[in-house]
Amino acid sequence: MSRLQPRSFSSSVPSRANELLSEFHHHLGSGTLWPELARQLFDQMLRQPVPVSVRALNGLFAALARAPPSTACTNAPALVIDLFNRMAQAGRRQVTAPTIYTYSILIECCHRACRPDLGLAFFGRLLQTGITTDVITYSSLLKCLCDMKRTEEALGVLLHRMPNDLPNVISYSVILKSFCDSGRSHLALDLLRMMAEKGSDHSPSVVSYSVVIDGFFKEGEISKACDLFHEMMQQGVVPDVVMYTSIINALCKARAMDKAEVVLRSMVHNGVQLA
DNA sequence: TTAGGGTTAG
Repeated sequence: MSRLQPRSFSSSVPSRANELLSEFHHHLGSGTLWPELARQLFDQMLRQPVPVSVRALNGLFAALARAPPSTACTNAPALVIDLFNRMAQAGRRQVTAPTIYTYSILIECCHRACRPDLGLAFFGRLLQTGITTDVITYSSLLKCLCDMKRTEEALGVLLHRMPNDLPNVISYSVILKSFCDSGRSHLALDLLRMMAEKGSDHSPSVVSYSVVIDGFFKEGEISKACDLFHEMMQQGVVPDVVMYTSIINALCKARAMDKAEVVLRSMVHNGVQLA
């Protein structure tokens, strides 16, 4: 027998924890992952002497975070929160240690499961661990604050609490959307102006403009929306298919068919970037 | 491996 054989044999045999992980994914994919089954498989996974890699664990959580509601599992993001708590309660037993990715997925799940309060609590716990935060985790935190109608506070976090240079155009768009969703598109416009002044990484993107333009339309501020659209193009930001769809739809609803036709023709004439 | 915008039919 080759001396290499035992080694290659052992590395080719999946650990019991990995087998359970595969089973988990299988049930998720075939729509048979009832929460009780998920908890059983996960608890069994935690009891294995060889834990799964943190990357595999994050992959599992990320898949659950994205899972649409099904008969078996109506709220997969809530299940992620549950499973994370079980892992945390496993105490000193050797289990997979969470990383910034784990926390990022977890806090996003709090937002999706309509438990923004838990998102804030988990973020506090993340800070205590000493793990370095990143801009993506902050985006989910900002969403949780906005869910709780604390948009101004979220803006304060973005402007004053986030480490220097961490905020980017996506962080801002979370706040822009929240102002618009609460009927305060004028505040979103102020913020958009601030972004433009800051420049570089913070310069408004087609998404930033799209959020505020759509906000104005939804508030019935047709001319403000159109003005901003023209201003955007003067700035050299190119509209994409999402923005055209939003504008044409809004103009039609506002019975401004002539304007809608102008926008449609310019879209056809100039070509359109797919989002 | 973790994040932002729109619409659609029947």
